[in-house]
Amino acid sequence: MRSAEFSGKNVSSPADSECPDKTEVECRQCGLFGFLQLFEGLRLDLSNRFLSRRLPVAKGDRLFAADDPFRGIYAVKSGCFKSYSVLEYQGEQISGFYLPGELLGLDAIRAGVYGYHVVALETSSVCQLPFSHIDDLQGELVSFQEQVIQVLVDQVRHDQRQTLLVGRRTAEERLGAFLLNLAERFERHGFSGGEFRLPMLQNDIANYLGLSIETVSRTLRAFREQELVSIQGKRVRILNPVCLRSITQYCATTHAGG
Amino acid sequence: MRSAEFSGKNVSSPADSECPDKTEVECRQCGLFGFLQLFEGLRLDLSNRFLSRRLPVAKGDRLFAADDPFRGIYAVKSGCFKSYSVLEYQGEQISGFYLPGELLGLDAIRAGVYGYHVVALETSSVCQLPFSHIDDLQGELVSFQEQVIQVLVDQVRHDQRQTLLVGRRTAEERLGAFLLNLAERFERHGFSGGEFRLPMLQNDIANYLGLSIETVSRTLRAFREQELVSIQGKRVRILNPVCLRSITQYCATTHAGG
DNA sequence: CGTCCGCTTGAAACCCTTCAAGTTTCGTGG
DNA sequence: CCACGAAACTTGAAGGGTTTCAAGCGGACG
Repeated sequence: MRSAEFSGKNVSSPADSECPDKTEVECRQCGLFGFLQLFEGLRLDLSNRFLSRRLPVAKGDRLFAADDPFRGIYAVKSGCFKSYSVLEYQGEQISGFYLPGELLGLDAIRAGVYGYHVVALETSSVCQLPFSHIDDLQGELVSFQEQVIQVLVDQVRHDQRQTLLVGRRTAEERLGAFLLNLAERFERHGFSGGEFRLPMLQNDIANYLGLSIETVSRTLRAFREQELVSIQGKRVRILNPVCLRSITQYCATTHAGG
Repeated sequence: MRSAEFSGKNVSSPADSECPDKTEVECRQCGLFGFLQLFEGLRLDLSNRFLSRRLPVAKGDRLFAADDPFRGIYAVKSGCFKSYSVLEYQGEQISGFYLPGELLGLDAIRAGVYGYHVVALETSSVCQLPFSHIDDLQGELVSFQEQVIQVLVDQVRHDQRQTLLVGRRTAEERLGAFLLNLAERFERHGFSGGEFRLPMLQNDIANYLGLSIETVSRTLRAFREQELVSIQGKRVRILNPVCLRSITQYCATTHAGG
């Protein structure tokens, strides 16, 4: 991975491969929206003075690294990111994926440094809310902090669900829960949950779920053969969510990125 | 990272062979201490007017249930708790353990209801900070909210580590990381990390880690035979943390209860 | 057009689970 | 204080799911 900041390739052209998906999350369905509303209510024109909109990030570029000084939070506008840590003899261990509309880095707010690496899995864009500029506000704005708390709570709940997800026994349970979780998150931010593009490699999925890539591949094939999902390339369609959910024992309650 | 080599033996009392452990966390090593300090600084005599100290909870008793209305946060004073959800066809799924000094329930602060069940694994006691009484304060006290944020951030970091832990492949990796994690948390709150009492059943450990109880038992025996740990009854001593850590690929960074 | 990378597929080895039974520990009541 | 029973833990053997090793396929990209 090159660690250039926002080297920025093509951002505007949505001609990915075949499907004219909606690729950008709308502002009102983004996790950052609560913050923006807040500032508008205070007649602070932050949206243009402080918020950096739609910064391009090329595939493979790093948004921030572990131990980088905290410089603000990010919202995924389009594309997808993964967060990971580097374990000494084990290489990278992926800890989460971040879809359009989801927030990144808020948990570095008090420590002052980010806790993990984040790179773009595909051509992406983000919006940045630089906290350094509004640190002074922080000290006074109760509602600002309430917003922070809200987001953090959502993240705690999500992370706890993730733990349960990954702790599942069989590959079918893990992968099924993973797909349903993705679907739910896409849907929450205004995209189709029934059909979407898998933004990450099977390699990443395997790493994240603690499985081998071969098992991921075979399990997806099993799902396809049972007509639970249809998969063409990176295009995924959930055909039988009910059955998939019962295999998975998945109960929806997730929030926020991870 | 500073690898804090489990600062050796007993922290205060020299008697160790049986059970006379130090059982209660000291206030200044408790996760609630930040809140208390806060109120003292404001000359609010909350410690006696609002804080309920050392409430006893019998083994098996429930501290709160999922969907109970939020009534405040708890700190474990002594003993141990587990949190769990009930999955439809799978029975209970344990999501975390809480040791003395660790906080419970803060993630219910915005939703207004708790998100999981919590029961005592042994005779325990808790301190309660009833938020209903200080809701009005909340709206004004920036430093109070900063404290809340701090705790939530800690929890996010912890939960993310948990996900990595449980996502590990082999039983050795999971169980090793689990033991090191316990040791680290005991130590953080002023107990011995090198030697402690396992507060939970092997059944609970198995459930939590996604293993069978037989595998837990066998893996512990393997650790014992390799002289990585010594186990007598529920008494655990970490004999070779370095080796255990290398087996486990465990890197310490955890916070908070879970 | 060829190479690289991601994905698929097969077969063998391994680890974990399951089933079953035995042993130890602990709590309760006599 | 001891005895009994239940619960927790241990141990063995068989079966199954996952990993690993190995090879082949196919699309992306220069």
